[in-house]
Amino acid sequence: VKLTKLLSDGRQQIVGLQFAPEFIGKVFSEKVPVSVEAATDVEICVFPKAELENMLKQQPEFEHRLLEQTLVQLDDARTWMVTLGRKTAQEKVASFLLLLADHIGKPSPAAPTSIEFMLPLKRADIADFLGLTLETVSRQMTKLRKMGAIDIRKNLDVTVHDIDRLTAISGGD
Amino acid sequence: VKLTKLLSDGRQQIVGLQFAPEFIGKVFSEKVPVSVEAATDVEICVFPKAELENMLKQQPEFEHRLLEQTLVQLDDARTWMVTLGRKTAQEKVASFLLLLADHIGKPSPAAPTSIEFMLPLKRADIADFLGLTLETVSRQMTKLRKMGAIDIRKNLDVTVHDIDRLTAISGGD
DNA sequence: CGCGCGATTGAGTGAGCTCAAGCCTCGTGG
DNA sequence: CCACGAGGCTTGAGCTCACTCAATCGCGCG
Repeated sequence: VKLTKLLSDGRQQIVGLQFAPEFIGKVFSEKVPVSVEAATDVEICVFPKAELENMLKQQPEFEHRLLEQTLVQLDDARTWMVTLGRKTAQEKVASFLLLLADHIGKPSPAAPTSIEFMLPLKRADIADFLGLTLETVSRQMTKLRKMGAIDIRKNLDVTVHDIDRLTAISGGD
Repeated sequence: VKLTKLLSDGRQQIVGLQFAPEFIGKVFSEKVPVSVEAATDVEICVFPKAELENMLKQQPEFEHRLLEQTLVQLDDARTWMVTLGRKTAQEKVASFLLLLADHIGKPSPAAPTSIEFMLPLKRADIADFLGLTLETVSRQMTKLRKMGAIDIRKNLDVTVHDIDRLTAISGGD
């Protein structure tokens, strides 16, 4: 699920990605300051807002869990700020691929050290996530492919051959 | 107070600014993944971690407040991600000045519509906050000055003459 | 087959970076 | 009281990385 914000002139930035089974939405406030859009097919559990907030009040345990998730999201956001503000195009793309490998990557059936996953976003979305243009994303992807760091089939099926190599390219954390 | 993250090769990004009287630190986890540095003279209240976490467990009220502050920080972080990823140098600097005007600005004694404040950060820090170089920050500042949008005295005493004008320059939200 | 969407690739441009010089302000010491 | 030096800021010149504009390709689908 993509969380995006957009400027009045149409420029757009994806400010977060959420993967199952996280909580989406915001308690204790009317407006969510982002647009939420599914990137792939999703299954969603909907809770009535009033009821949910009641449950939170009665069961501190719930609120605690929610706080912890929010703290994780805050860390993620701040980590990504470094990527947006200080990394080169190549490092940004590598960081993005690592993020995906981390969340939805599975070991390749063929080679045990390789990690595979499907890109849930098209080039334009990746660009909005990385603060780049789609052309630059495309160029960096092919560059990584020619360097032998990754493999892409049918534009969306990615294999990372060497996570450490890609981490090095991504400019560390 | 500056919250900064840095890359292994020395590149640096300020991922948040906190103003009095906010809570700094992180509960329920050993490591804070950022460096914290005061930008101006500060007065800090320190709480023993264990005690604080106990209090949180016993008084859901506290945890609730903390959750709300964390949600605000998350919103701020995401808003800033748009600035980092999608705005031009000029817009970034304008956005930064608006942020300060919002948090530490006071109406000017002379002109009621103007807002004044002292820059708590030097150029290099502003650059790290905006994902720019200090030279670019400097150039944009002078450009804004020559456009008549702001006034700077002694390199750190800023007057914003017209908030709406600066907001327009900042590229909206 | 032809259309449309998405991705790739190329050529040229420009915003912001790098490197370097010069300036201002303030604190220090002769 | 002034000279000096250091830290921070500004300004300039040239360059580079990523953007813009545009053509082409590839694939899936009607």
